[in-house]
Amino acid sequence: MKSSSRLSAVLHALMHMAAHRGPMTSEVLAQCMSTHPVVVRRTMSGLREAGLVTSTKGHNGGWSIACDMEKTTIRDIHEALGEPAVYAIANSNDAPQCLLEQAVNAALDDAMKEAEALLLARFQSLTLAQIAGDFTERLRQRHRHKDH
Amino acid sequence: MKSSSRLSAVLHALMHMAAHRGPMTSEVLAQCMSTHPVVVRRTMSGLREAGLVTSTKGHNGGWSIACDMEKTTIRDIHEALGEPAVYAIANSNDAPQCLLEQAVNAALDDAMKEAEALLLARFQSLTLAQIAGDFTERLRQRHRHKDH
DNA sequence: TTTCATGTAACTTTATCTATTACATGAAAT
DNA sequence: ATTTCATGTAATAGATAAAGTTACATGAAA
Repeated sequence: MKSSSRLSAVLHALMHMAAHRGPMTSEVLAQCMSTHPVVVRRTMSGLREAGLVTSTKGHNGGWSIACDMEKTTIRDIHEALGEPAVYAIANSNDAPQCLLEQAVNAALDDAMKEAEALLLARFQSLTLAQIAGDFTERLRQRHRHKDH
Repeated sequence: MKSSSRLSAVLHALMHMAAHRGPMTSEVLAQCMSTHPVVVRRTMSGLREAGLVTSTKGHNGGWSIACDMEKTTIRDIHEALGEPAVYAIANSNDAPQCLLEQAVNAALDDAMKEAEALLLARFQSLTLAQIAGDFTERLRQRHRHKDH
């Protein structure tokens, strides 16, 4: 399976944008995320449509955060990305005739839906501000280390 | 994302094997699962190594269940398949230097590990016998429909 | 000894995510 | 005005992983 890292990448970009005064260009963000500027634009376009970020052209242009870090959750970001599939596991057939396969699918779906609901609930309870707070905590830890 | 359907396919095969007296060939199983016999062998080899099924060559050869349906869980099957990745979502970088990215990864990992633990716990609480039981229930339902 | 069926390596196909190129649009600086 | 900077987006290429296929070896039963 090939897994997507868009959610992780976008969150990383948002953290940099939050820690930076003024817009950041796709090129700079792409360097942070070791990817291509066009990939940044493509990925961020979903967030722009959702009103979570803004982009401006020309000199001093680039990307800026346009949402409340305290209120915006990981789930909001996930939705803005188009709610990509969470699981790498899927049924081999979505509407099987075979009753045996139906029973298998029902059992798997049950378990997976429950786990997905938990994951989305956790995403919903986690704000950008909390992640930023964890960052400052890590910064403190690092400085404490250096001092001794 | 391209999701793997091996778990679903293998469970479907096991249900057919349980409902069938005597070994089933890879070719017949492949037809049930609309796939290729070699894919069946490849996929089932993990289960054979785990002792969950046996395979015999030659005339009247094929695959047979070798485990207790009451005691074998979906999680056992998942493990026998090599515990393939559950998520289609991953961090873009597993050991980032950037503290911002570390904070993002930690937040995502937390939520995802918890959801994965729940999923695996559900898998562990679900036996092959339960799925087979659900099948007979569905069969009953279908017959009831026909009778009215 | 022939036939059937698995075991497995090697290769091909297919699907999907990511990267890149190319060009259009528009805003600021000169 | 025109140049420069930066995004917007379509189109194409590359990379990767799962599934499909081919080919041939192994071994058991008829």
